[in-house]
Amino acid sequence: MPSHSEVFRAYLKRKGLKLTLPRQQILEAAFSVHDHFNIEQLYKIIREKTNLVSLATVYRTIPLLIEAGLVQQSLRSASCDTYEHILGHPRHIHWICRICGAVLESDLDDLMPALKQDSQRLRFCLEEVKLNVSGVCWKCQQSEKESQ
Amino acid sequence: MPSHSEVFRAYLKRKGLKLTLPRQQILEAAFSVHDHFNIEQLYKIIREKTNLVSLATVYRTIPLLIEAGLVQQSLRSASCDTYEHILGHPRHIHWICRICGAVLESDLDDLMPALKQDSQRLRFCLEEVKLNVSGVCWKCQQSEKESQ
DNA sequence: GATTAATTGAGAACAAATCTCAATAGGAGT
DNA sequence: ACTCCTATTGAGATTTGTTCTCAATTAATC
Repeated sequence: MPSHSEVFRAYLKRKGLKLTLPRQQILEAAFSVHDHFNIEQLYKIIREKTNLVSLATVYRTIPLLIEAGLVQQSLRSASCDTYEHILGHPRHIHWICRICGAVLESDLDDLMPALKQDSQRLRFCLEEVKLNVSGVCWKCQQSEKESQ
Repeated sequence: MPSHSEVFRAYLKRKGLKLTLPRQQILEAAFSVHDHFNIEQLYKIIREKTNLVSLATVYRTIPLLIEAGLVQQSLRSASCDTYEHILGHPRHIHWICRICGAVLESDLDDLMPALKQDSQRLRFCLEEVKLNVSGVCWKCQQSEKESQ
């Protein structure tokens, strides 16, 4: 399996774009976080190591990482977009607790057969599935019961 | 089945909130559109009929409609949130064409058994499912073929 | 090393959403 | 119907996330 930097390098080459230091640093930062992140958080992480990358460049680079298949736009939170890296992670379902905001994940595999059937019926070329379930997580169900 | 204004009235009463003219007009506008809409569009629709409602009030009222179960946050488009009303519409899957932006819809029913199982395993109280599939619609697949 | 075009940083600009606060209007009780 | 209390409103200022601008820089190619 090619590493994320190899994938990125190949993508840039294919597009005639340059592999710059800021882009490398943004990529590394994105893969150093094993969780959802937003631009501001990513910017902070980069800042802690070097101060060579501007916020504008982070914003400019994220779409490249998405195009390269390295990062995907993820949950929509209240005020800003969040992302997560993909390579090696199978696509999944997000279970978002509306009380504490916790995010659980589960596999998408069980649903794919039914989805594939639908896509054939609609003659729709399925590329990406984003499935978010909201509700209440176990912990919050417990504390709700206690407080009553 | 209770009408949307009855549902809203009951919700407001339960919460000790007031049923004001602006709120009624916003509700009516939301149910006059049979499609996705964003705040700006809703505001325009209201403006065409009366000029009694301010943009700030539209922003303030949408969360109430969501809490009341009358409206749900829907697709995330590039630049701003969109919503759609729910009452009478079964929950569905959105198939979003990344080329022309068309949105097809299909039923969620086939997927629910598998989802319910997952939710039990995770002990997660499932309240709402939002499933967006992106890819390419039939029309755009055709025009892609032609242009090659 | 020279050339060329892509890329960058810094701050300005923009747009969506939220906040502020004085004026207004539901609606519960009389 | 009238009063009182509190929620609500409008209008514009403010905040926040994102994009744009442009001169200076840098990666890649020869």
